[in-house]
Amino acid sequence: MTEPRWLNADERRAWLAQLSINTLLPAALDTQLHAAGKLSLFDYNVLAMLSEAEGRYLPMSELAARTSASLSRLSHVVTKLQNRGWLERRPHPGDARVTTAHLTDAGMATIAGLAPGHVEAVRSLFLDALDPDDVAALARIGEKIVSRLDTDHWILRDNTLPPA
Amino acid sequence: MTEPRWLNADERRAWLAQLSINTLLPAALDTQLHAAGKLSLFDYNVLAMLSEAEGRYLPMSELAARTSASLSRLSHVVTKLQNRGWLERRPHPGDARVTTAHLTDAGMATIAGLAPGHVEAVRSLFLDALDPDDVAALARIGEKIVSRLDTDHWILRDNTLPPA
DNA sequence: CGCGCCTGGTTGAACCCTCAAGCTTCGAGT
DNA sequence: ACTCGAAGCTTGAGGGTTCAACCAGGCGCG
Repeated sequence: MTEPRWLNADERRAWLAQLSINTLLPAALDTQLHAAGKLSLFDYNVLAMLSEAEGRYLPMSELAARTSASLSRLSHVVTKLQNRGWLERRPHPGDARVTTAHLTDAGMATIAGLAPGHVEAVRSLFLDALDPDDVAALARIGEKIVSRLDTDHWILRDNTLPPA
Repeated sequence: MTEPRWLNADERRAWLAQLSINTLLPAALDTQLHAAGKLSLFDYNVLAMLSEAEGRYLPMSELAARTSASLSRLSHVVTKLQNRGWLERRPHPGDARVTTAHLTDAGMATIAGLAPGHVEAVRSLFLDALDPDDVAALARIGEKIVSRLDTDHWILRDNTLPPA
């Protein structure tokens, strides 16, 4: 049983900052979104991912991957958003196990209305703290961390076609 | 009403990575801590902050600040941890409005037992993804973001004495 | 001193997430 | 065709978080 390696000064600073950001940033964005439209940051992201998808629909599993959520969590949330008329569930024609979530026109209108305020909040709470070099460094470092947390995370997918 | 400035490529990468880290990292650490001792990352941090405090106690408000939590959230959690015998509430002698949370010996033993595994998890999920320059950059950038989210955040306090 | 406001903290209800269990369908193997 | 295991998804219960309301003690000020 070896002695654990405790954190050095930089490691501790980086870790404590990450912990604080993790608590404060979603809380602030949740507050803004809740005031603007009674939805959470996670709800918003579900709608946003669908709005950017081809045909404005995605299988539940793919939507779960793109929001870093469990299928269970997503299922509950989709039910809620469905009750508000912002999306629908449909069976997938090719595979009867698959359910797809479709953004409705009302859902599209909702997110289109919310987006400017949300982007403004992301800027003012997060990006405006940084100069362009910081943003580039953070993108690079952030993706390293993501790849350690989930090797196959969707944001790491390259969009080139696989070799023939 | 001006057109919102949408995110450029680096901004989008940085933001999406931050979002994913925000979801995946606490989830992974919660899993490890829950397996090791049926507590959450937040519970752990409450105990950790107390264990590092002088006298192993802090006023509720100060503890809330050091865990980036609302007083309400903290109050519920302290009740839970108190029921497990890991800490106690006591009135503050100087100001009857103040409650202090004290780490018990049992609480100290708990966190001492958990710490090596937790630190190891933080390393393997987070720090080990990065080289020392990355860690230093992340510490610097992270503190910039924290200061924008909360100007008076405790991790930004300098420990030098105020001018006479 | 007495009024009002602020600070520190608690509580209960509503809401959200997690976890485990379970259902249906697909696909591989025989 | 049949079986079995895995994939995709849903559900309900239990526990955690948030929000608004509330209480009590301190502080300033006339």
